[in-house]
Amino acid sequence: MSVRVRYAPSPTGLQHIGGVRTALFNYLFARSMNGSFILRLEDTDRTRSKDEYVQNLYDTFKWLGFYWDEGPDVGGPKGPYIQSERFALYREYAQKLVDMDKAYYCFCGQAKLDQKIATPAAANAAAVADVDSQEDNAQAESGYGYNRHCRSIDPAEAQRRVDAGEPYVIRLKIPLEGSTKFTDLLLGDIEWKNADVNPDPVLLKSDGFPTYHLANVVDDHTMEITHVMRAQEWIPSAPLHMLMYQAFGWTPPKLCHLPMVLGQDGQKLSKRHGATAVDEFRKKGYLKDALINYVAMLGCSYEDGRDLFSLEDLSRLFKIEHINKAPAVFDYVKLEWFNGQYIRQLTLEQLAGAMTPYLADAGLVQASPTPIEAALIAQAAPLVRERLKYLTDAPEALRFLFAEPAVPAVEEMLPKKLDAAATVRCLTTARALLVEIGVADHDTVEAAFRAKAEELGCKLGDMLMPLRMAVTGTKVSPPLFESIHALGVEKALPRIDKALAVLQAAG
RNA sequence: GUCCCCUUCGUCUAGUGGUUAGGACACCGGGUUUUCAUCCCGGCAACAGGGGUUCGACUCUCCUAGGGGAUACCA
Repeated sequence: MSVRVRYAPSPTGLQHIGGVRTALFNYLFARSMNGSFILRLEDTDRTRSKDEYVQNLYDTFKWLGFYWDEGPDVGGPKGPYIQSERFALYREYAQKLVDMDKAYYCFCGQAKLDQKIATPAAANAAAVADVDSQEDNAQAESGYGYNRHCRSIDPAEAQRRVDAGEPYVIRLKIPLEGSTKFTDLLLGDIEWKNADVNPDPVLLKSDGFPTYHLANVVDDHTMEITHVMRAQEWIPSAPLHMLMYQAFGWTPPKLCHLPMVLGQDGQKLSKRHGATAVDEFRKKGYLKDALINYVAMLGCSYEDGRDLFSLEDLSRLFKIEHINKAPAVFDYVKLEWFNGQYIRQLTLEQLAGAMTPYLADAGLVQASPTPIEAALIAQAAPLVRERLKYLTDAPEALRFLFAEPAVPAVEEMLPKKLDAAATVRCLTTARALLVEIGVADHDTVEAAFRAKAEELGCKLGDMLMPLRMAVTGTKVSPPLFESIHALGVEKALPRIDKALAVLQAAG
């Protein structure tokens, strides 16, 4: 049987690193096994699910270059792939479980359940404060979870109350005794005492929508999913899902719980660790290949001794056995290195294209660059390819090409140990050389500058730094002659003259 | 609290009984250089602790400690 895996996000927020990691591993597994990768939208939380998040999901994966074989937008034989469009299915299956005495109606309202806070201290306080409700407190004796109050209601009686229109949920009957075992592809055998499983979780909510557990199991089965790869935070609900497969009499898919991705402080990765929404990485000038490469290597290895892998490489080399069990810390510094690597791998044309939106955002060029701007960008690409860590660094590095820099202050132009008068001599000489031989041939200009510097008794850098300040307005710039070449000598000269004027005034 | 999972340099990892424990990022030196980068060379740095098993444990096992996760009508 061919492999079928799915990424089943809930559109309740922007796609983040954790989700992409899960999607990526599923994707790579499917591709490496020549199987199918399926996208399914788990939008059963009707208060938190939003269309904009669905759009963000599509945008994100389009940017990353993932494709799915079956999904809401591309269709497929097991659709629909949006859970809200499968509404009737879940009630039907929940009902089956009730009919088989594997699940039951529960009439404990939300208010009663609100008393079960997640800490025993708070729960006890609530119980003490409200003596009247003690008998009927929906809290389990252990202090956690539902107390199975409605489990003992006679089915016929329950049916009458349902028919009478009383609000209800459907809960799974977790066996009181025994244990549930499953084999995780990564972690091996895991066994849970049924007493430790979430006591009788809700399957069908009072609004008629399924909970994650029901929808997930029903869909994975009906969509013939063969492998479920998800984050380790799901381990505690695995036995519950196994119990459901057992109740239905279905063969469960193979489970593989992926290690978590943590922030620098060792906690689950979240917004306070910095950018976590994928969209944010894009806006901050990361390349998708760098992000994919880096994320793929979090908690997994491919070929020893190699660092750079394309999506295709990863798809070919991925092996479940190479996934680590331990959680991995997300390291922005290492990701930065990957980003630099990928920027340097871009062709000049690709880099020019990639930088353009960022230059436009900075107001340096039109959103659709004019031919002149486009030519300038093309000339700029080789100047910065070795220098960018992020695409967002491009505007600052290239501003002098597109906008007139401020005339530098005197002290910014003075090389170490040189006064204003000496600097004027350097800059004047430099100007003359530029006029005389131009910058078309960088080696020739450089040789000329070198010779002249020696003649003047100063260092090459002493001649170049004032020139750099005058032309680019900054102490740090791409190689000067190339920069002036891209800018055009005729545009550089007035800048030099302004700088000279300032220096002469000071000298 | 309870249950579950995890543990090799600061970080990501290789390693599947016998290795000088390898690589990458970061960091620290040095070189190239026109500033900044890139690039090249070198260095620092780890098997959480304690019992077993074994001729021999980073590798197998147990315990402890530490970390993480879960304990919803959210996924």
